[in-house]
Amino acid sequence: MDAAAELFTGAGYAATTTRAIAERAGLRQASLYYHFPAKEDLLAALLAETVRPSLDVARALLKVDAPASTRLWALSYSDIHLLGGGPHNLGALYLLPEISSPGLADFRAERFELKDAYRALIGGAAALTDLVFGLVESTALVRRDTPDVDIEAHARHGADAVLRITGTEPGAMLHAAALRLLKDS
Amino acid sequence: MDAAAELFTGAGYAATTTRAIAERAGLRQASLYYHFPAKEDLLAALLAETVRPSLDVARALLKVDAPASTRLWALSYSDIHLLGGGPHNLGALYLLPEISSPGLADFRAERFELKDAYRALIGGAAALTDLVFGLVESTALVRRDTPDVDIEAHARHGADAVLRITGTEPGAMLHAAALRLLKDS
DNA sequence: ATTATCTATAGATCTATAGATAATGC
DNA sequence: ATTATCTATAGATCTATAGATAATGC
Repeated sequence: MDAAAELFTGAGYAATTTRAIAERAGLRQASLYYHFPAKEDLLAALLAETVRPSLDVARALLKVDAPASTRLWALSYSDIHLLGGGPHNLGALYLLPEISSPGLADFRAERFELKDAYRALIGGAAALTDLVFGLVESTALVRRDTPDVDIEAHARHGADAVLRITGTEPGAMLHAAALRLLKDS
Repeated sequence: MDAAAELFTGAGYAATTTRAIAERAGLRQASLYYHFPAKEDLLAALLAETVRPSLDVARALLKVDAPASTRLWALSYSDIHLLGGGPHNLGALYLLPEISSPGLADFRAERFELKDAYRALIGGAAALTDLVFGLVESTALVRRDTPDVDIEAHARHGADAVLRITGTEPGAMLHAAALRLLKDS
């Protein structure tokens, strides 16, 4: 899966051969099929592994008692870290055209649940939700342009930008409260 | 090229066969090679056709005498329209992993010139530029989620969001001035 | 002579399956 | 008996080229 993450995020799904994945994992091409019934199941597994942690944070933040703006900052900050903070620019998986494939409906459902969490914290405005969610997911584009981007700084600036879009100016108190929420859950 | 735009934006580059493009265009597969030396040149032509109009607007706005915030609103609004307003979600081309291919260096250079225009209007802040540029390019993700999105509304909200990110609250006067700039150039 | 198409195909893959093999566990 | 690998390959493409053909223009 690590090999597949590297290749799918770098070259895309269709352009990555099962042979290339197997080689990087130190296996023969056919041996992949002992672990995954088909190539698409590899992508499905990676997508699930990527969206789950985001969804866990979102569900926890929806239950906690704190101002919506603080929770929105926390969710955005956390998501940008999860999408762009690992060794593999996993956010790039969300940009793949194959995301629309029928076999990946489970992932799409989880991603929409995540988007619904944003919508709830934003207050129901669909247009703002699209912009905010787009900004968070565009992390993958930023990292594609700037592989060495400082993700911690980008996550803070990104979460600040999300709040400004929704009409709140984030201050040091809000930052501290949001980071505390994330640490406690 | 229309057939290729439809298929590349919907299914991606690698997953689209030259046969599918030709069929949709009412040709035989081999006849494509009379018009384009290779499959990649089709993508290169589409990318050039997509980024050029954005770049034309950006260059014009850099020369015009108006407040930077007004020009930034105009550029964002115009780009969102150009990326998402046509029949084919052309912005999705920018999300393709093949963008990194050596053969598409010309496109990447033009896209970076566009990004530089944003940076100039934003005042040189690299972190803000990444966020703003990401927000504009995420138009393709919005339209993938919501094919019937009202692009005019999204462009206005998107350009408003860009200004808020950079610390300016856009009002009716700024909107009017920005739209006038676009009409005059 | 040039333009724009076509048929046919070379040559190179690519995914997935069949069946063998070796190591480990009951 | 189960687990995890391997070799070999079927069957289906896919891109690009070679060379023929018909229509149009000089």
